[in-house]
Amino acid sequence: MARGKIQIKRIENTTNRQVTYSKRRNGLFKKAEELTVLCDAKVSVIMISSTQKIHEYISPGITTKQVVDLYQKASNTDVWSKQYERMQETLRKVKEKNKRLRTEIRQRMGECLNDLSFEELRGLEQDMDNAATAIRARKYKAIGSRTDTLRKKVRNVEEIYRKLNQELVCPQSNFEFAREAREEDRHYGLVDNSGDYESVIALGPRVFALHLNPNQSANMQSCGGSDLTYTLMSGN
Amino acid sequence: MARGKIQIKRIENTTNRQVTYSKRRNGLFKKAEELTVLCDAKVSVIMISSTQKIHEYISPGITTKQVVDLYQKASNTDVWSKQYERMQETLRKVKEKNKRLRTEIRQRMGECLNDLSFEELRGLEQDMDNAATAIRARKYKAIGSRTDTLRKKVRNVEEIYRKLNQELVCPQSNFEFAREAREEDRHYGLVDNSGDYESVIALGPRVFALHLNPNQSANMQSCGGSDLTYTLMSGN
DNA sequence: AACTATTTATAAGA
DNA sequence: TTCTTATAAATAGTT
Repeated sequence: MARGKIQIKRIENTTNRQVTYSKRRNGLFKKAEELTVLCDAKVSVIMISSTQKIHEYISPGITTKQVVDLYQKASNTDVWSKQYERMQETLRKVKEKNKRLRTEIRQRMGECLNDLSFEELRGLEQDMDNAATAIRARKYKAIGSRTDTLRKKVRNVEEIYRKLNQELVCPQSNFEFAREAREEDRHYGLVDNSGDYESVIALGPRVFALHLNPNQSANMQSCGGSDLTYTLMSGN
Repeated sequence: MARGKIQIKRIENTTNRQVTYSKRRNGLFKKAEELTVLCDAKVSVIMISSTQKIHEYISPGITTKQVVDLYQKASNTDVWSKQYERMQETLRKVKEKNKRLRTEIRQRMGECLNDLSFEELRGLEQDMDNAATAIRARKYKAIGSRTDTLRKKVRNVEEIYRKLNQELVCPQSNFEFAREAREEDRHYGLVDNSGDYESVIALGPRVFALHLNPNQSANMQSCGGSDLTYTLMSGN
């Protein structure tokens, strides 16, 4: 536009093209800025040169994201907002499913039963009974292994007591005993709560009263077999 | 830039501002197009006027989405992908919660109990018992209202039978009866399954055996009070 | 990057 | 809005 008119077509000379790009880019950004100020508009310009460099102008007081979001909202032919919407829809559905699952759990806890039909109630009751049976069985198994462990602990403590007693009578008893005992303790998880030794031993050499879960008995009124307080007699 | 120099500051006159916006917008788009052609560049211009109208220029051979994607990739200080990521994180969390809820339901159905501690099993069993109690109570209430309805149906059918019988003996019986009966039928939902009339009446005028849910008895082995077969004697 | 002849954009008016 | 036109601004080619 100066020193001679030019054709608006690709500039083949690379250097020339890059110089023109630089000059006109500045010109465009200046125009964008003027438009912003004069007309109280918001302008976003993003430019990618033939060498893949990216330059940007954005009006003060707004972000490119905001401009593009607004642009998207305005133009519905947009793959992108579609994807965004799809994602929001997915989120909505998953949340909805979540809500239904919570309701189901509440129903399985005996709440919110009013909306259920007689048949649904019957199925639920059936589920409860089956589940209770399974849970009870599993609980007994748990009691079993816990009892076994405790029995072993008891036996171990008894052994300790026996050896201590023996040592009291004949002090030349071998000192290997100490290491063995510690190892067994570790095995049964006794090392950290050594208070157990004392409380158990305090009852005497042959009787060990182990009260499982002292706060349990209060909530066990329903099905026989749950309300258990164990008193273990040492097996030896 | 013509007929007098102007200050680059907001044009206060609205009309003037809009005219200038329109002119300069075209100028900017023209410059963008020239830059695109001359320099083999890609340009995206998005413009929001002070009246919130949106205008756009995009170089041929590319989409605004692509330009913005490239822009984003280039600028790591990107609020947008952050937002996207946050949304994906939310989705992930909700799905995770969903999974946990499903597990809880399975546990409440007596499955997947192996990971539970003894205490958890005890709590679960307690829940089962409480829930079963609540469900059972609700079921009985449902049975109650169902029974009431059936009792009323029975009484209605009985009445029909009685009147038919009476009519058989003295045919001059008033024909108001038919309308009344139809109305009562509608009230108790009898109109659609008129088969009931026959099966019930076939048993005779005073005894009505109503077997609720014939496939129920099979799955009722656990808690007394569930395995019920009702034989209703007509109340009249 | 600076210069400048010339083209282009556009402010104001119609 | 569009056209006109005087003039400001942009810039192609040169240094």
